[in-house]
Order: sequence, then C-alpha cells, then structure tokens
Amino acid sequence: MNDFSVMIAMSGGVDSAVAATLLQGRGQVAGVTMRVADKKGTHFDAATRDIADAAATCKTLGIAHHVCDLSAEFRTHVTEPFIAAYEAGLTPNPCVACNKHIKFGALLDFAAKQGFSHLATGHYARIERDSTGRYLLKRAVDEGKDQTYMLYTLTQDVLARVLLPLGDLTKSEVRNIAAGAGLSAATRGDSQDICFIPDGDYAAYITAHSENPPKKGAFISPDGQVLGEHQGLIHYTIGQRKGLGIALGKPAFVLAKSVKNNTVTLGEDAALYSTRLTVRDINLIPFERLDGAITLQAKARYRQAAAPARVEQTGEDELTVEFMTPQRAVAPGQSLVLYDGDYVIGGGIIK
RNA sequence: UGGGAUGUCGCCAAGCGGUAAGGCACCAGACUUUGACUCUGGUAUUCGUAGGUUCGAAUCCUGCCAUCCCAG
Repeated sequence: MNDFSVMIAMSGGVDSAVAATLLQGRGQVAGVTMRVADKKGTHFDAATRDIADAAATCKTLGIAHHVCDLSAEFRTHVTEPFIAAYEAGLTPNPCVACNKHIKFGALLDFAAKQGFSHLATGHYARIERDSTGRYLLKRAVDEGKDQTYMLYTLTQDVLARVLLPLGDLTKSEVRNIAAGAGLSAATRGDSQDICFIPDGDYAAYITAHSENPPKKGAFISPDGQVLGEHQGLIHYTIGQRKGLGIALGKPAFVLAKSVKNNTVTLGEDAALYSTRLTVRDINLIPFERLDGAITLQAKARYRQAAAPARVEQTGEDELTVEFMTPQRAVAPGQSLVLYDGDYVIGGGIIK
C-alpha cells in the first residue's frame, strides 16, 4: 500500500464529502470536482456553487482540491446522446452514461494522470474480490440508497481502481459523520432529477439544444383511432400517464411511440406488461461471457425491485431476458441490470 | 323556415325545489442520482343568458342565445 493514493470525486454534496472524510489520512488524498456544465444557464451557476462547496469541504478536511473540466466529454458522451436517443424514440438514462464515460471514464483518467492510484466516489455500492481475484460489484448495505443499478457498466480495470467508501454505511450514518466532522454539506438534500436539467423539464432542454423542433402528431388508440394531438415524441415515454393533456374518461398510458409515423399509442395500463426483452451494449462483471441460460434477478429501471428472470447470452453483445412474471412499461433505451442476490452480474441497454 | 332535443369545472357526467357527486385532465407536494409509475392534497359561491314564481331554484315558468337531430 506504499504507493496508494486516492482522488475523491466530490460533487459538493454530503455523500462525497463523507467519502473524503473516511479516506482522510490514508496516504495521499485529494478532492476533485468535475465541471460538466455548459457555460451558460442556471446549471452553470449551480455548478459553480457546488465546486465552491466541495472546495470548502476540502479546506475543512485539510486536503487539496482540484477542478477538472470535462464539459466537452460530457457533451459528447452524455447530453448529445441523451438528445439523440429521445429523438430516436428511446428513453435514455443519462446517469448510466455519465458513470460509464465521465465519472469512471474521463475523471478516472484525470486522477491517473495526476498520479493517483485510485478514484473514490460517494456512491452507495460495494466492491469485493472473489477467490480468483476478480472484482465484484455488490449492493450497498443501505438497500434504500443502493446505486449499483447505475454502475453496472463498470469493468474489471475500472473496479480495480475505484473505492466506494459508503457502501457499508446507511444514509443516516453518513449524515451523522458529516455533522460530526463539521461539514457544511451535512444538511444538503439528496440530489435528484437529471443534473444538467435542474428544473426537470427535459423536453424543454432537448428543444433548446436540438436543431430538430418537436413535431406535433397524433395520439392513437391500439386499433388506430386518432384520439388527439401530441406535442412531439420527445415529451413521452412508455408507461407515462401524466402530462398527456388528454381526457379519455379513464387513465390513459403511453403504450408505444413510432418515430416513423410520429404517433403515440395510448391505452390501458394492463396493456403495458411484457415478459421478454433483449439488451445490447452489455457488460458482465463476474465473468466475460454467460454460458447457457441461468436464472437471475433483473430490474428494468432504477427504482424497482429485482424480479426473477431467465437470462441467456444470445450474441457477442446481446442478452435475452425472460421475466418469470410480466414487467410493467419496459422502455427501450433504459438499462436492464442483472443481479444474483446482492451481486451485480451485469446489464445492458434495452432494445 | 317548421318539428324535436340539449345546454352543470378544460372533457365526460350526477343532480329533478333545500342550498353543486364522481371520473378523466390539470396544479401542488411526497417519493427519486434517469425517464416513468405510484401516493397525498387542491381545483365550479356556481349550473347558456335575462327575467319571474318561491322562505329557498341548477332543479318550476317565460323570453332570448347557442348547439344538435328530423323535416325541407
């Protein structure tokens, strides 16, 4: 452990501040905050405050603080693909992309270039090694805060260089540590919504950042009847009920979107359940390839309990998943993550 | 132009003389490192309009307006 050194990714919030506190004194330690915001807009100002907060925490802890501008990488790997996905009729998960390419990609590279052997973050998840030395990703002790879903893309070479000090702690323990250490971040609320869209209006964001204005089109019933007019495909996602602005006498849900016809199909909740799906861009953690069909647990969205499913690798970069019980509103573009108990087996993007 | 029917919240719709149900939509909040789902709460001093009857009307009467249907 002589050449052990760690850079801590600090957002300005409680979690990463506590991660830094816990690592303090373990060799060379420094904080880093990445700048990903565009040069204009409210997000930029908020980001500037976050950087100041992180710097203040580092000062309290007596460690160095760096700022790393990754706005170009963020645009290339997160915001542009996010917009393109929505325009292609998909429902992307930008946090998954950000973790893969930015936090555990570009930022990890930055830490290495600065001479740090490891990068730590405030994610709630655990990394372990099995008997063969392979790294495993394991659910956090605090089940309510577990973030392994967002981290399924991490590869062996990344896991080898990452530390997640909060994996064994509960959120309340983290807050207590922050308060005990006199960190100003102790009382900050949890982060939420898409970080680059603070007001939550992602459709407005896409409209403002894309050259393709949203095209109005028809809401149709499953049998093709025109029910009304929609505001553009990007406004809707599979399973959505709110914001349709259409009154059919009973709740209406988005069943499907067609980029080709520019239509949104509406129908009953009962029509949203499906069993079989395939995923692409896969990553497997405990092994390189899945041999044969095995039964695991899978979840098709972040806030959802993992459900039993039969999984088989059906291509170099493809898995086919068959849930034992039908799942509601599986949306192409979202990530499917596989678990075996507390361990993440892998995942991919739903086709 | 005759005959009939209807006009209650953005939409649908209870109410039929006693002081405005409900559903959908919408809004707010909760939940949440994605989008959703879900949950909780809120939303007509007013019933096309102008009068009349009545202690009291959205509910009865009259005129007007609007819409729809059948005739033509």
